[in-house]
Amino acid sequence: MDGTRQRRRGDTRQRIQDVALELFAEQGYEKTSLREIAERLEVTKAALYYHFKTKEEILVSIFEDLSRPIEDLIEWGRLQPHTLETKQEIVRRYSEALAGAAPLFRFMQENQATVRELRIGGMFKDRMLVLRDILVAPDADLVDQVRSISALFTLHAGMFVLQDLEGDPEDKRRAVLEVATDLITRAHRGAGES
Amino acid sequence: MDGTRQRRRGDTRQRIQDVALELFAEQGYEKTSLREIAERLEVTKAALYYHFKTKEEILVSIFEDLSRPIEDLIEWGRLQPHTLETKQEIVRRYSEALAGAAPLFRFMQENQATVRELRIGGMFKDRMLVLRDILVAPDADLVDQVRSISALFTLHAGMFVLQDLEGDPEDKRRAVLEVATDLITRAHRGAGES
Amino acid sequence: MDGTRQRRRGDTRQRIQDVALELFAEQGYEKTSLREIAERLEVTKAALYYHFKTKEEILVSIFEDLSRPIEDLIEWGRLQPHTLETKQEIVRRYSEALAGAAPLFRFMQENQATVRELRIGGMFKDRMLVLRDILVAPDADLVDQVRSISALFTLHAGMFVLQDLEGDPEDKRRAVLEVATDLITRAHRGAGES
Amino acid sequence: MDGTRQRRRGDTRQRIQDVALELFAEQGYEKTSLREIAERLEVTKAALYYHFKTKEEILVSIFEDLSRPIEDLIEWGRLQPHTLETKQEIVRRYSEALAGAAPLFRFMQENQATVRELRIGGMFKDRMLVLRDILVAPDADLVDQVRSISALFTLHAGMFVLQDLEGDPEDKRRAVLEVATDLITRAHRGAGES
DNA sequence: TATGAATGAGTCTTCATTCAT
DNA sequence: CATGAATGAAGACTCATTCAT
Repeated sequence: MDGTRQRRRGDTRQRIQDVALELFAEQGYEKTSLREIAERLEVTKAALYYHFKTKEEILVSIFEDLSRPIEDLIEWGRLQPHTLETKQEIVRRYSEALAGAAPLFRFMQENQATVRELRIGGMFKDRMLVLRDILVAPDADLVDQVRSISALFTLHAGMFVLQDLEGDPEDKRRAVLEVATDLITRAHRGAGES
Repeated sequence: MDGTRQRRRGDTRQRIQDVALELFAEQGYEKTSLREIAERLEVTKAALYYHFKTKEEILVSIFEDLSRPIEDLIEWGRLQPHTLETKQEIVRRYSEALAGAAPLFRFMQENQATVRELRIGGMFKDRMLVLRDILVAPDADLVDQVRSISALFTLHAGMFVLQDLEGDPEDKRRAVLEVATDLITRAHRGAGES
Repeated sequence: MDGTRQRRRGDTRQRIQDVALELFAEQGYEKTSLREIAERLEVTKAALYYHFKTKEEILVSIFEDLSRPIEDLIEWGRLQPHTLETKQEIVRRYSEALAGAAPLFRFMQENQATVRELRIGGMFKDRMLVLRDILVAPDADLVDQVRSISALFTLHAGMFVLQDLEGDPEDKRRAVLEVATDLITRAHRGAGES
Repeated sequence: MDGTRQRRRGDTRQRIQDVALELFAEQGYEKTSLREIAERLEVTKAALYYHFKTKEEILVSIFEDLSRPIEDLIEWGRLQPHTLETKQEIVRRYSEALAGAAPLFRFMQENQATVRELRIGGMFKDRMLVLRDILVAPDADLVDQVRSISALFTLHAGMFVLQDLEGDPEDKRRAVLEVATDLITRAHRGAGES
């Protein structure tokens, strides 16, 4: 009834994830301490351990919750014929999915060294490999393979580095998407040949 | 004459930089402790402090030493007319420069969150902005701007992510270069319009 | 019932302060390490950090707790008319207050260089200045000003240096008090003139 | 010929003492590192070790050099009859001697805890005891003993604490001297009796 | 008369984690 | 559903000192 503390009963787990992601994305995983997270939430460190077994677990849970749409997308993509239209559709939906969980992917992008050693490192890498295999035929020209991978990077990095640029975020996202789609399309057609 | 300890007199500073870069690139900056670096070199931690004032200073000195060619390239590029040929030349030479200091740039790529808080974060960002301004006219179509930036990412990320792919590294580098050059060329011509 | 470890639950903070003050007074602030304090208490260094944020904070907390009576005295003195009787009363009560927190003031006396750089240095100095302004009119004869200040020193130093002298401590304190009172009285009357 | 570096040949030892005393007095003994001293002199730490065996030795040598006049004074005083005139003379000359080596005695005053553990601690204390025995008869009234000791403190502390007070330093020294002389005189006459 | 290079012991401090209550 | 109190391991860094040159 007073709104702040009482009403939150039960959503502490969620609040931990929110604050943790915010800090992880801002400062990096290693530089964010549990003390800091706890302080922001005005609970004790021990409370975090009631909800999560380890620091890494907090991150894993965030990753699992927030990257579900991407997992679904990849699952879907796997079952489609690998036509150009499918690829374009995947890129389009991938772009949306990234935008929907921007802080998480900013974090993944900026903490690769850390993430690599963590459980989510493996999970993420596996997904990327599946995605790559959908987007590019393994027997394709090397240049076209690079083009496909480049499309993926463009999507990933695009959102964060473009923050510096002025302009409407949604405009920028669409520009990024266009470039990625273009790359995928050229890769599909074998532009490397021309 | 016994080669290990005696001969090394005087090159300790260099050896520190080498080992540090190796470990920083492998495990990340924060996860690499000075103890670890010292142990690998079979010296004490205090010896590191004889040669460098802080942990960060070690990194800064590596960055300064290894990224000199890139600084020179950017300096050169600034003075050229911003023609398509210049841009292509810059991309070509940038690709070479990155390959020449691969571990450093792998480190920069994979530790962005950390690097951002460090002195080299600012230095690096400034350089990238200059490079961007050379490669893309500020009044260009948004899509073409993205294309230019995408070219840069492709070069940066290309080298590391492509390690997974089988094939000759030099072949891969050339493939990456081709894609980047293609992106830059299309950006220059205003492909976004067509 | 076993008295040592169990019964102490909850008074760790106090025990830290006690041991710390003892060691600070004995060996000085810089020469007393947190390791030493922790060892005496049979806890880990980290336990100290649960109760206090820094080494300095331990000292500050001791100072605040133990010098409260003096703060109160000064506060009281400020509101009194600056008559001879007031001054004598202040000196008397000050002497008692010092005796009540002897180890702290011994520490302050013997670690002036250190204390000056610490937070309590400023606090203490401010108090002394207020006290001085109560005890001596700012327009007084220079010699009388010195007399007042000398009274203060006599009280401060008296207790520690006189430890060497044989005799009952309470007798010595009263002797010191008499000399200080004498100085204050002569300063008040303008003995410097005669 | 160029005056700074060349001419200094041979007086490095002296320069070390000067800089060391300055820093010791300013920051305290423990907080002053040999690195700091060396840097100010633009020599290496190792150079300090050419001239002095240890850090403590630097301090000892300073003490011995600068407190010679006081040692002489005490030696002289010992041989005089302990008349009032002698005592007054000693106080007068002691005041001068202190003023002549002010930084050293400021240091002694502000680093008592440190000094106590050092070699000079014992030396200094011994001298003080001799001085005390000259100034006050061991069978004197307790209050008069305090008065004598208070005179000494007044001289010691006077110079440093009075720095805050406005006014000509020489004036202040004379005021301090007057108070000290007064105390000694009253102690001699047995003012405690009256 | 110094220096360059290094060491060993120690400093304060932070961290993720635990567990009885 | 959480806290208070604590730990063990480790972190970056500083210091006085040494010694071959």
